[in-house]
Amino acid sequence: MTMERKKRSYDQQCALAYALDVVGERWTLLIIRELLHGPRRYRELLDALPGIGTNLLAARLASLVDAGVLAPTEPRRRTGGYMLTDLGRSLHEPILGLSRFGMAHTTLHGARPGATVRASWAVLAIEAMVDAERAPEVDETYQFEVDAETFHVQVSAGQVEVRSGPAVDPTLTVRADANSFFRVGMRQLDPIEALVSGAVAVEGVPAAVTRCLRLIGLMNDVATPGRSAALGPATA
Amino acid sequence: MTMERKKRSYDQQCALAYALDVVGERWTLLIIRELLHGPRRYRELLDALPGIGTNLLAARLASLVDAGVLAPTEPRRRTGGYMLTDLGRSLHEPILGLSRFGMAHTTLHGARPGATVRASWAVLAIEAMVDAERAPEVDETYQFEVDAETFHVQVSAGQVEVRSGPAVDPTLTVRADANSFFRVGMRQLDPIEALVSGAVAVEGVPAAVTRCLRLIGLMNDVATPGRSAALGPATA
DNA sequence: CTGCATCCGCCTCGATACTG
DNA sequence: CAGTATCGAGGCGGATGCAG
Repeated sequence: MTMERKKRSYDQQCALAYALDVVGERWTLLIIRELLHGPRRYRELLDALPGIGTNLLAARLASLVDAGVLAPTEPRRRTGGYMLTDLGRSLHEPILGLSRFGMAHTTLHGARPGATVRASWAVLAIEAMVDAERAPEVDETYQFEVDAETFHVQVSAGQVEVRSGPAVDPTLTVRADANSFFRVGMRQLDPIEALVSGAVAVEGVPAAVTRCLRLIGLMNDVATPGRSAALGPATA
Repeated sequence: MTMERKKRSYDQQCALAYALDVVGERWTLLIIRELLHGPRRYRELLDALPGIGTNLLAARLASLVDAGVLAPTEPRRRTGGYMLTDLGRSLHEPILGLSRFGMAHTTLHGARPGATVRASWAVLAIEAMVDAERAPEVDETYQFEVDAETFHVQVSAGQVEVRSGPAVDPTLTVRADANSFFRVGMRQLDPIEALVSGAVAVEGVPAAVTRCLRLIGLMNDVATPGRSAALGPATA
């Protein structure tokens, strides 16, 4: 028999309150983040969320399955795990929006020094940074290799798509360790400096670098000779 | 002297985790929701958030001011309260996205029966429902009067804006009590039925009703004569 | 009266141990 | 591997106190 579990609720007839009743508790949105780019097993989720505790993960998963946000993949498979439902995938955009806020906040204030870094976060970061409005006219693909993680951004007819895995024929390949990658994203490491110091390596069509930087918002404008917005003294 | 307060953190170099470190705790996003449409006093926030507890509200406000999400308005004014900063306003879109998720979830599952209803939530609901892609060709304004709250949606050259307060010359005026309004929004009360029963009253240009319903996603398509998408048996 | 701080009971959370 | 059981610590909710 299903135990009668009382859930804490805001008890407001408000769409946001209803959403937070489902995904507002601690760890919940991070679990969904892990599932955004494919199904994951219980153990993988535990490893990706240091500090969550096994009971809490189990409780969250059960609650989210119950809410229709995610579902077990093939109950009888031993390879089974959890995947997002259509409803769960509708959280993709709000998560990207929150990520943009997180980046903006971290740009203003500092980043936590001892925080654990995972290359798989980089996909989300790029998704959040990409502004389709600034997509270049030309169709091209930028591949990123952050630690062992590989993904790419494909621009095609003004449409921008971010996918995990390698690209077929990337215009550009960007290699970086996860730490440097995030420091560039948080505007705490200038992309040009990162290139010079070797923390970030780029390979491919040189002219595409500017277009890529513009697409992900790291270059404010088409660089006018003599004054680049990306160049400047380190912010105190 | 400011007491040394330890904040619980996810400790991940991830934009989403950083965001949730700031706005992920209980009540925080609801506080920001209250401030989305103008500054509010401490007492107003307390009244708008039943169950929060005075100490927690004070702690959240201090934490958010510290994070640069909101700021006190005119410290020396007795009318002073709290308002969003630019950084705080950047949470508008993610909040709308979460609201859309909340509406979708509540559409599938039930709504909480005894939940408190406030007309001011209606503005957010309309904002979340509006899809600028479906804006009509004509420029017109739809005014909503939900309980004592009045706001309007203005369509101008394909741009859609939701503002509080009355419109100058609304094409349409929709009147409803808050409960019926939300039941329609959550797809638990058919808009046509609501009109017939009198729970929702409409006044103005009749042809604008269809365009308004399409704009806020309550009518799937341009109604073809003889078969309206909004008409149908109650979903079991 | 508003804007908080303090105290207390309870529930959630985090960590470990344990089971199929 | 995939959870369940247990327990201490801390965040939360409610009542009350207090200063401006």
